[in-house]
Amino acid sequence: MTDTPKWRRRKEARPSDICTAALQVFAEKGFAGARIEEIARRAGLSKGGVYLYFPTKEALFRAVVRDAVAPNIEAIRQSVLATPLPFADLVRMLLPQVAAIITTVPLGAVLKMVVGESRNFPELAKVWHDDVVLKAVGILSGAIEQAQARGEVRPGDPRIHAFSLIGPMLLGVLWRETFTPVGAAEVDLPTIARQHADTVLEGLLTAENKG
Amino acid sequence: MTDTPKWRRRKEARPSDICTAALQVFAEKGFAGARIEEIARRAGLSKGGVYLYFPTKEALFRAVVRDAVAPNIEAIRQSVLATPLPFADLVRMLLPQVAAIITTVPLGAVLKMVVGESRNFPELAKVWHDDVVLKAVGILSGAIEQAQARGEVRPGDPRIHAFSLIGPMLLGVLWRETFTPVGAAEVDLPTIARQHADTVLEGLLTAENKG
Amino acid sequence: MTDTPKWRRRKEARPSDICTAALQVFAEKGFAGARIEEIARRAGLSKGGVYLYFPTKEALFRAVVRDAVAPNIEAIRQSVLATPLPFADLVRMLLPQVAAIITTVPLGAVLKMVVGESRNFPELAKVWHDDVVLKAVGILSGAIEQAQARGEVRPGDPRIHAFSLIGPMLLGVLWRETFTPVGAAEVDLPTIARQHADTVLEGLLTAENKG
Amino acid sequence: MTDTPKWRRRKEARPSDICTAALQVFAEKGFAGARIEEIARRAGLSKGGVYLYFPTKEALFRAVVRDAVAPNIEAIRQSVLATPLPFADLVRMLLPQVAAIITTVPLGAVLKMVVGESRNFPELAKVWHDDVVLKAVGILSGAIEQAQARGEVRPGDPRIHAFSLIGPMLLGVLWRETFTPVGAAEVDLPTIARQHADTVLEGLLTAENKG
DNA sequence: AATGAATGAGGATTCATTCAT
DNA sequence: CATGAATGAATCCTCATTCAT
Repeated sequence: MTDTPKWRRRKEARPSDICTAALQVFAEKGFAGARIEEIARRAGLSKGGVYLYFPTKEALFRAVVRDAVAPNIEAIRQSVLATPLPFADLVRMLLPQVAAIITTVPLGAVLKMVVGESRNFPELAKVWHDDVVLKAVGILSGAIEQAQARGEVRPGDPRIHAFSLIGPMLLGVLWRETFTPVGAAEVDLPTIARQHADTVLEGLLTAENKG
Repeated sequence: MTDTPKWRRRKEARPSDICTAALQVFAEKGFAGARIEEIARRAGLSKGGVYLYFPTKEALFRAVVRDAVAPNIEAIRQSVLATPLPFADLVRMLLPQVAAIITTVPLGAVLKMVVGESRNFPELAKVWHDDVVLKAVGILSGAIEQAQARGEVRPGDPRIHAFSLIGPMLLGVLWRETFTPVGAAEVDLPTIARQHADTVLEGLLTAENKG
Repeated sequence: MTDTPKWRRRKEARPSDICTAALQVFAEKGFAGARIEEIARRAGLSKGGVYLYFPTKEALFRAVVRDAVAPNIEAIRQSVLATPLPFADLVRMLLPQVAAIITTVPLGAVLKMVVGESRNFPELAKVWHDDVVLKAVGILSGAIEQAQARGEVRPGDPRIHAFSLIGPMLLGVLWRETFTPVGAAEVDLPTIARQHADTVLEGLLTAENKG
Repeated sequence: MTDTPKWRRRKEARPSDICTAALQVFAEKGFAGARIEEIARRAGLSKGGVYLYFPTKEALFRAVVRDAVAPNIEAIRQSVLATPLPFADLVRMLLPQVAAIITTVPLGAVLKMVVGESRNFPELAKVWHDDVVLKAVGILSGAIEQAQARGEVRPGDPRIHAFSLIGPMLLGVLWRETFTPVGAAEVDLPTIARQHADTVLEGLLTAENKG
């Protein structure tokens, strides 16, 4: 068996260890508030050690945010493969999946960072916009457009429809990141996903109350 | 003529001038990234002058965020006075009003600050949660509950229904704050408000596609 | 009657009011630690007002210290007029008088200032040395020398004899300024003066124990 | 050879190097007037380096003063071991020893600091009072009391007798610290010690002039 | 003569980054 | 590779001093 010794595996995992630690600290403190030393401590090496893998704090920040991009693009792409489904089924599958991803991956934290530091790091906002948001919205509104063409979905700007679908999920994430730690009620993302899918598909009004 | 000397008129307006400038800079740079000197310059006085009105940078930050709270609570309360309307009418009135408020007041900027610095200033997150968010959500879900009791609105957790109503507006705001400056398509909040109101009330699906 | 209105008397008394306040604050905080604003407050005028009478903080400090010199030289000169007395009587009169002066005038405070800031304000140390200390020591050792010539006082360096006379009084003052405020036992300067006069004149040893 | 790297040897000596430099600067400039940068320069490192060993300027000041306490308590205790001697011998041994200690250790400088900053750092005055002054005075007046019981020493408050013994030494120290640098005559502490011991033991008056 | 708002140089402190070991 | 002592630029904050009123 090619059995890699622990310390070697460690060495190879270092950049990723550092990124993981950095994500935590950046998410907690913001870019400027994060201390390299704390990142180093959480990653299990010395302050100087971080600089063996990342030339500057900014570079580390960029790496953290960019690294969070790639896997999520993939996740989205996966979901898109299911597109041939009826639109309702797609939504009822997609929203819980988004909830699951967000619950697993610290996507909320990254989102907070991108939003919070967008003025200081516009390129990161751009990367996220171009690689994540635009793609996600594009896929969604594409699916919506097709569904509209098939007569499944009511008319209206597909992009805004996409907002209607995604917005509440986003609100749930930010709520969890921001308000739950200071005593707000817990929010259960999967529950939100399910109920919101129903709501947005069928409408809030009861049949007898519709125009 | 009751002629007030120039510098005296200045003095009274100073705290508010400084808050306005500080809001801009904090929103652009985050708390730690903001330089007191830049706030001072934009407010039209010297570095030291800021300290005549606010004892520390933190105190200034708190003042900025808190000051953004009061007027908005009022705005929300106003909207609530219209509650006796049918739920659909309420929503079709409320969402555009939210859009209008957000477009006028730099609420997006404050929101970004509260979210971004929630770990560093939990008390601000708490104030916002207690005084703004909880109140807004409470009012909304209250109205929803009543509408459910009247049979106007479908069953389901009223708080999640509130998320369904508000989430897309929030997404619009953050989009505008974060992605539009880096080249993303403009979003028109009033348009979103209108279309989303329709969507969430009636549902995305066409009549013949509903369960 | 030349009756000066109160506010006019005030005006003329201002410099002295300020010096009195400044002495307190300088004595409490040291030169660098003293705030002009606090001196102004205690003197009953505004910060800017101090600058109508003293061009800089240093000038004020110098004034405070110099002002404390003149009257004390006088006091010493007065005591010297009694020189024709036998030495023992002189000492038994002088030490309690020193105690009285020190207890009345805040000489301890000034002394602390001169000692503490002697490196920062060498000229003040020099003024004090030349005008106060040297004179006082000169007068004392002069008297001692004469008494030695008359065979009243034992041989030995007259200046050191002067130290023997004055040192314990000084220790009493510094003790009162420094240690009493932090819980040390009170010291009673007049009592010290009396007992030390006896001691230094007659010696600590009993007759049968002397060489 | 056990060869310690240069910078490691440095590291261990640093706190003490810094304290030594700080003592000089504090003694010269007072607490507020002392510049961390100058202390650093004299200790041979950079401004920031000081903060690797002391968290604040105040902490450094406290360390400097406290560090001066411990060794002196020891010195005092040593002197006490000689107590069984006749009182006259004890004094004739003690005063020169005090002179020697003061001449060697920068005790005068520390004393100046404690006195000058006693209002700003009352706890340091307290530490000095409790650990140094009280102990020293206690030992001395204890010895005096015993000597009085043996009939060696004349009656009188033993604490004031202690002042009579020590005061002139203190005056000598302050003189040297304060006035010698501005042109005053040098004082020789050992000489003062010797002559004052004689004076205080035997009295200033000649036999035929005593009561 | 007096006020007190305003200034800005100065100094303590922090922390990203470097580099000798 | 890794460490952690050291650096020094950057920033908050203070306060002596000025000056319009």
